[in-house]
Amino acid sequence: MSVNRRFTADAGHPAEHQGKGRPRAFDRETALRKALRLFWERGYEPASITELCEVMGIRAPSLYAAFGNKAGLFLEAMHYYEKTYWAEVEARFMAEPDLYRAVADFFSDAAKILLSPETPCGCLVVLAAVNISADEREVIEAIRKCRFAMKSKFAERLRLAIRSGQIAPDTDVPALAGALNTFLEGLSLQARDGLFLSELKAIAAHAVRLLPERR
Amino acid sequence: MSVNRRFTADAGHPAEHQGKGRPRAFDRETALRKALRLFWERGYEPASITELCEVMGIRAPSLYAAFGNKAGLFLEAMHYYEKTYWAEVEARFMAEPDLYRAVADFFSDAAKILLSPETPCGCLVVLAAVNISADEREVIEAIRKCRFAMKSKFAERLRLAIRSGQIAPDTDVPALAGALNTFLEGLSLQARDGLFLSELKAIAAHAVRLLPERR
DNA sequence: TGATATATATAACAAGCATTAAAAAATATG
DNA sequence: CATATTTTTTAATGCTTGTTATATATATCA
Repeated sequence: MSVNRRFTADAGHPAEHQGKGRPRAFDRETALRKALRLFWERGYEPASITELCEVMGIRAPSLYAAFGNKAGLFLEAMHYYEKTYWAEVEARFMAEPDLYRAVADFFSDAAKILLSPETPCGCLVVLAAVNISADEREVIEAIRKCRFAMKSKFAERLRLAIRSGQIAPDTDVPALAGALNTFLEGLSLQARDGLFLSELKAIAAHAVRLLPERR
Repeated sequence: MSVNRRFTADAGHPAEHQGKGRPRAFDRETALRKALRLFWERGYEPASITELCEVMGIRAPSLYAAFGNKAGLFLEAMHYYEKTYWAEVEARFMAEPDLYRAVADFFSDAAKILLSPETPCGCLVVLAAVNISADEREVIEAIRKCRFAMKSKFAERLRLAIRSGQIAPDTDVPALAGALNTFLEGLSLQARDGLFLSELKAIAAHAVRLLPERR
């Protein structure tokens, strides 16, 4: 199943179409946001095309014409998710000069995102494809890359801290980045399990403890 | 959907049946182990009755007669899983007098279980019902209780350590237990993501860092 | 206006899902 | 041997899944 991208790359322009045929009757980005929310709540496979169509307010052929297929819709929703909910927080994490403050702030922000009252609980990238069928290769691989990218960001930030002398040069960067990533992904499961924000924040505050002692 | 338990409580006796009718043609525990393995690999919902029947070597009516329904089969498989793979490790965790050694040993053992070459990756209890449909109440609740029990064990062990003076009495036990649990559940996701055992162990070794400094 | 191009709605597709009704087979007890 | 009881097999149930063929509606371009 490969993603069909015959739609013109509108890239968020106000007048996104202006071709020859009948104009699209729905707003593509609004529909995408609705789809994102359902994928976020249910996960990739349990979110059925039928229910996606309902929340998007369109019929199946419109969905397929605009997004290719279910996998294509999900992947676009996932990129929209990343950009909308994590891009800024990650940027701040990389920019904050003090490693300990960067980690503390990042996990505090993460707890807020994972339990925002306006959105579903937990992280789409961590949770949406946990028990996905093995033949959804495209979706599996894309999500895995996304998770791997987060771990790489942790590693990059740690190497930065080594260069600035905040942690020892012989720090096991892959293992420590892996530990931070493990803790972050674990937080998504906790968020799904119905914890209060106060509880999740108290837990998230332990992330800095994973770092070596300040020197 | 409630679990039908009309089978006699055999409790592992060698001659488990000896009633009046036609004797069962398959070994119940062997079939249960096969079912467990499939639930473990695929998760609760993606493991279909059809495939369960295939790996168990029986037909659907036999499955329903012996285990009630899919939920009943899963719950029994889950209890078998806990008893078989985690009971001992948890017992050692509670028995080891030194908290730091207890946590280090537990997470080292956990890494081994989560990436054992003989079994599927990750923990059944953590992963099997992540994106489960909301109307599977019985399964959802049973699994949640199981996860909650692990967090309670962490809390209990921490209170023990307070009583023996190994950590400060004003330690935030719920938050620290939550953090350990978060890290443990995160390890299951890492195990599923294809890490090597050496990598997972290096990550798991960071769990002790979550504890307050030794006094 | 007529040709072309795109989007829409309706309805269908085959395949898979959990579960069970009915009949046949195998055992124990009277 | 006859009857009661349980398991097994076969086959079907009604429902949901992702996807698409067909026909119709609505726009632009010549």
